[in-house]
Amino acid sequence: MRVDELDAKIVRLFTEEQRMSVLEASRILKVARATVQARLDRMSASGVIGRWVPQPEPRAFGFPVVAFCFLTISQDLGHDAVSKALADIPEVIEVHTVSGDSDLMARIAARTNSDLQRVLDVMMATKAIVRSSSVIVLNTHFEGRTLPLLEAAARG
Amino acid sequence: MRVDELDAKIVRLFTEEQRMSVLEASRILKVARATVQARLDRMSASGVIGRWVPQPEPRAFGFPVVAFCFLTISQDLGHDAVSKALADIPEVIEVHTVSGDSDLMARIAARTNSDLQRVLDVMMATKAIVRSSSVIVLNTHFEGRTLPLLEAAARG
DNA sequence: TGTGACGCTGAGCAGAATGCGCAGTCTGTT
DNA sequence: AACAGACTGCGCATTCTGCTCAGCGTCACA
Repeated sequence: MRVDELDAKIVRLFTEEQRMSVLEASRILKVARATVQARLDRMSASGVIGRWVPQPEPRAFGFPVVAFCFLTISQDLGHDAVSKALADIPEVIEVHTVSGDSDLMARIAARTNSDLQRVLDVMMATKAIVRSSSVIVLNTHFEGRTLPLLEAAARG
Repeated sequence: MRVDELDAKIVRLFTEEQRMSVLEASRILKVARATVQARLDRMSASGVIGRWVPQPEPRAFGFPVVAFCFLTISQDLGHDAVSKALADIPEVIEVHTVSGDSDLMARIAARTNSDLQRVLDVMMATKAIVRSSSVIVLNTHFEGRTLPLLEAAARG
């Protein structure tokens, strides 16, 4: 979908002030309320705005450790079957099929470094994974920063 | 913060039905409206609920390509300085300092594979990065799936 | 056993926002 | 010139929110 600057301004408003109402946004942007509604509906329908939900932050409820694991899977199982098996493990936050030496990449949350070891063992116990190698996150500078990209897309 | 099952149910409700109102949630869960309000306030204040905002999805507005880049930085610059430089590039969605062979890991969005090359060139042009190696995402099975972990934490 | 802190409840009320519909206007395209 | 699409400004009934209050059960601690 093509987005314009008004779309980006609307998203920015609702991002910076989560208590924002549609009416208030229309006053700030000096457009009709129906316009803001229509833009939001359009962006939701087209998927430009995906999740607008309370995002639980693992680090805030006891899971401060994050790691990315590169997984090599059993050749007799497909990627989808493996990702379904991984989906049963709550500590697995994110799974991609990737290019390169590994087959899958998973983002893992854990309580401690040794708890991370336990989660890795649980993954290996599914018999779906042949080999894994992990990269531990030492510091997160930023994440989920998609608004600047939306604004860039709106400008050009 | 310690979360209980009611907290998890509240988050699940608002996740599954984004039009959910606090009043409606209190009716479904058969608790007082003030209780739902208090739980939401408590989870927001403690950071368990971080972002509750419209999350732009790059793939929906022209950036379907995702890659993870492992970066080696110039020794004379700190990680923070480099991440600040990267923050000026809208295609950079996420930056972590990581363990292992590389210094930083960045998540990049791009319009096409060759556009990804352009973004990598922009990153190299900052002179902050000595070397980069990329992993391209071929398929995303799921991401941002933190609710199961919250529910696991609520159970015990 | 007494006391207080804490959380949940049910209720009420004024103000605000929402969902919905409608007619008019503007703009770019065919 | 006609048309579709988007924006506007308006109104209305309904719903939700923010705020307050007193009452009640539970738990920890003195």
